[in-house]
Amino acid sequence: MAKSPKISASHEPGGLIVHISGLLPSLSPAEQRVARLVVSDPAAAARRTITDLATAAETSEATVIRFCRSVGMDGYPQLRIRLAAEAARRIEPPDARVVGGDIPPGADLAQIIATIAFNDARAVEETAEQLDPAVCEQVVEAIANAGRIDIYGAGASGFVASDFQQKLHRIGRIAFYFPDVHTALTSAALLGRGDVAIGISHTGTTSDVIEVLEQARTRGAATVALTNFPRSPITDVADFVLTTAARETTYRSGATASRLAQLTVVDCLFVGVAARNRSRARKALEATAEAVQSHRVGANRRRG
Amino acid sequence: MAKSPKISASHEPGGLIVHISGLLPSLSPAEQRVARLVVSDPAAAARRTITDLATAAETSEATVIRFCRSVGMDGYPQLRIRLAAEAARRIEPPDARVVGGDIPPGADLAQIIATIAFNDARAVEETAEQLDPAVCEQVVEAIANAGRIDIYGAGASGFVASDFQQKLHRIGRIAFYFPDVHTALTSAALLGRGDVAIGISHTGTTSDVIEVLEQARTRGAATVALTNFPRSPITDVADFVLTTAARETTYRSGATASRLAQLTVVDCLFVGVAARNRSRARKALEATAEAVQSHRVGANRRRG
DNA sequence: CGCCTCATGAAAGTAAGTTTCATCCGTGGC
DNA sequence: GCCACGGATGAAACTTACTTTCATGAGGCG
Repeated sequence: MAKSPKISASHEPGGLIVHISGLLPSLSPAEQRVARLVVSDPAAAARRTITDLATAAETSEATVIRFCRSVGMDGYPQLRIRLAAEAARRIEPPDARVVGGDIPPGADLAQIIATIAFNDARAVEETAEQLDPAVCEQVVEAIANAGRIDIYGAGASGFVASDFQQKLHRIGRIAFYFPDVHTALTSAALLGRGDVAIGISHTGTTSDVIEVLEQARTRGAATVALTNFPRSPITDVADFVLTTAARETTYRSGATASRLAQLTVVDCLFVGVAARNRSRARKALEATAEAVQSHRVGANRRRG
Repeated sequence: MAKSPKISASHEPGGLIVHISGLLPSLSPAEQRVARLVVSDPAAAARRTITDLATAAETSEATVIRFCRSVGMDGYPQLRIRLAAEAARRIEPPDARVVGGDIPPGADLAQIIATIAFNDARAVEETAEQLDPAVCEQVVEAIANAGRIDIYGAGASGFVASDFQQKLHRIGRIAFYFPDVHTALTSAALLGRGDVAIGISHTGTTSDVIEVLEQARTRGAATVALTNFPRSPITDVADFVLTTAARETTYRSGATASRLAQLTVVDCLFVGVAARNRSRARKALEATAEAVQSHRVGANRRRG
């Protein structure tokens, strides 16, 4: 599978803002300043003239235009009306919950909970919105017909990879996950046409995962990348790119929102694969559920 | 200053389109042509340039400007963005999402994605809503002051337990997770007063986890249960009970929604603990982030 | 050390939006 | 019938906004 045209979920139907935040790291510094202004207050940006916005971002109009092109717009006017539309669509986020923001220092636990839940739920929703069903379909297709499926992920993304592996395994697909790079490389080297390799990396820059995915691609396997950043290095070695839409706050480097987003995507793929053969999948699920039954104690009951 | 309710009838309350239709009869013929175009398809009008619109209405740009002023706008750009916003707002969400329901047999992937995301997001939100901040506070307190923290979970909940362990570890807390029951039991036996044991089980019936938690309790550790069912067996051996609010659909026995809910709770606890000592936690997070830096390849960049 | 690439803003150029003003047309008074 | 009069209208001048081009300088690479 040489230089096949990459299929990526780059259409941004789910939300322009989301789309922009995803592209943010791939923009030049000056463009990033513009992007941040736009993302932080789309409605205000829509009202501004290009000169105004350029001044506010401490840059030139030219850079603003470049930014427009970078995010897929024709020019500033188009960005403007899209922004206005976007801003109108999203209902004003209630009070204390700082969207995508950090937790304020004096926050009490109730506030913390509200903020986290809001952002987490948001990440899930926005991820689903910007997910391209067509690309998912192709990935599902590939997984459903794969001889073997290898799933790679390091650190936090490793949990997701492992989760995916377990899910696929439960419905009878032959899937593997490797916590260790060397084992993963060895496995990737054994892949071939008709197999599928899935690399998960939030940042899209985890060299281990990229390396293994590249190896898999060389061997002829179909490669899938799951990342938050549509222009990150991992996308270079992937035939299919699926993106999440999580914006992490500094304080939550545990990166739960991105994890949830990833799990959601995994779940969609899983259900998609399972739906291909409902009865067989259901039977497999039931069988595995029964297997752990002996490890369960009596069901829920009322308490005295 | 009293609440002087500002009543401005000329502030097109119900919507710009409605407002324009109301004014329509009072407009001059040429302006009416413009108005009709705008009203019949606001979104399209928003996309057009003033010259374009003027031509379509068989009139001059000047008249379009006059029309803008007639309906209370400053000029054409303002009308344009207002129109875009208006158009965006009236788009009804397609809504094939079955609340808490199963995926219909004939569903296409787009539907599947919408349904899953909706339910996942819902689980997160509802979990946060029913979470008791007071209990969380106590748990956070216990974790923050614990000599040692043991986290137990089997199967799917094991991922969450492991995730929690890793999170706490990253901010310098001494936390352990054991994939194996026997090791877990051994560890629990070594717990004592001032230590914390956390058991995670979606169903609340996983005997392994219950058993270990019970052991920990006997040894004097504070025990915490995280489950979806407030009256399940695991709550009998827990000093503190935290519940998730996920309703799984049959077909998704992979149980992603419950996983997401659990992760959200874990995240709340984590942030709560981290917030107790912001600077130290932040420093620890930065240190751990740096540690994996060498495993990242060059940042995102622009593509040709 | 020199070459190259890329990011950037100044300035020139183009298009969009706005104003001005002459014209047109219907109305009503003389 | 003829002539003000006033509103409606579009051509054109004008202004502002947007876009392109290009020179510069920083940073990376051989």
